[in-house]
Amino acid sequence: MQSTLSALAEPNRLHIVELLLDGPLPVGEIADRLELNQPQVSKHLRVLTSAGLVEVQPEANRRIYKLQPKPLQELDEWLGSYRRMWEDRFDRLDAYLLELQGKANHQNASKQDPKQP
Amino acid sequence: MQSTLSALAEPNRLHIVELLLDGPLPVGEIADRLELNQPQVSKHLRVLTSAGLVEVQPEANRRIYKLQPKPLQELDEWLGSYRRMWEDRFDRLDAYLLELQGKANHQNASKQDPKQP
DNA sequence: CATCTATATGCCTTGACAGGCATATTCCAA
DNA sequence: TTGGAATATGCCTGTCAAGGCATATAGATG
Repeated sequence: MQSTLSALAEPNRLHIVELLLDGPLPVGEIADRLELNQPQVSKHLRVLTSAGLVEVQPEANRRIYKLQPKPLQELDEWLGSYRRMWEDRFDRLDAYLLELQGKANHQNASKQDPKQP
Repeated sequence: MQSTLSALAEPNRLHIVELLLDGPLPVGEIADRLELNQPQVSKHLRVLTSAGLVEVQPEANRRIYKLQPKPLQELDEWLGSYRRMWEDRFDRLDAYLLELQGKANHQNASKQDPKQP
């Protein structure tokens, strides 16, 4: 989860992942399409590998990398577990004020855009 | 998207976001619960703010931060647009070989675990 | 105004990381 | 075996970001 996010935080790595969504590719192809130097691609692929995001498959001379669904699925599930919250809306300021203090001093904090007035 | 990932890549910031999923909180509370120094929390919140992940709402002396659903939704959609792919499976090595070369020299690259032989 | 609280900012240091480049390694072919 | 293609690794450098700390700022209150 954390490692997944760190891995994807790097722009070029995100590009690599997006590229691999279309199917497995060897290192050279990736470097070619993204206009990166081969060594950097190898390094990025190492990070992605230790994050479990890709898997290598030797094919003769080349090493073909393919995406690994698990980490993306987990990220998806993480988001999914809170999906309903933002569909609802979680800017319930009152909730905090009530929960934190219990006092009744939360004087109408609805400066938001109330969808249903 | 990219900024969302970078923002969440930092462990403490991810914690802050997870914390705010339960509702808005003032800076001090966040620092308190996560056992972080207040200045660092303010800095993290600034990053989260410029990533659009949180929004501040001044309440008297304090500044209450609340989550902003949009970036998380976008991340969710990004994953969602590929969700079916990993449900299917995208380790179609043949696809690459055919697509890239068109040549007939892809000699039975199925070293994978063929689910349906 | 004096002061206290809550928060933001600035400065500094340190560590991590990405890119560039040379080189090692692996595999294939002749 | 020699050579060449594909890839990984090691070294170096520069940059950037995070933490620690002191301090500035804003609002409340007496």
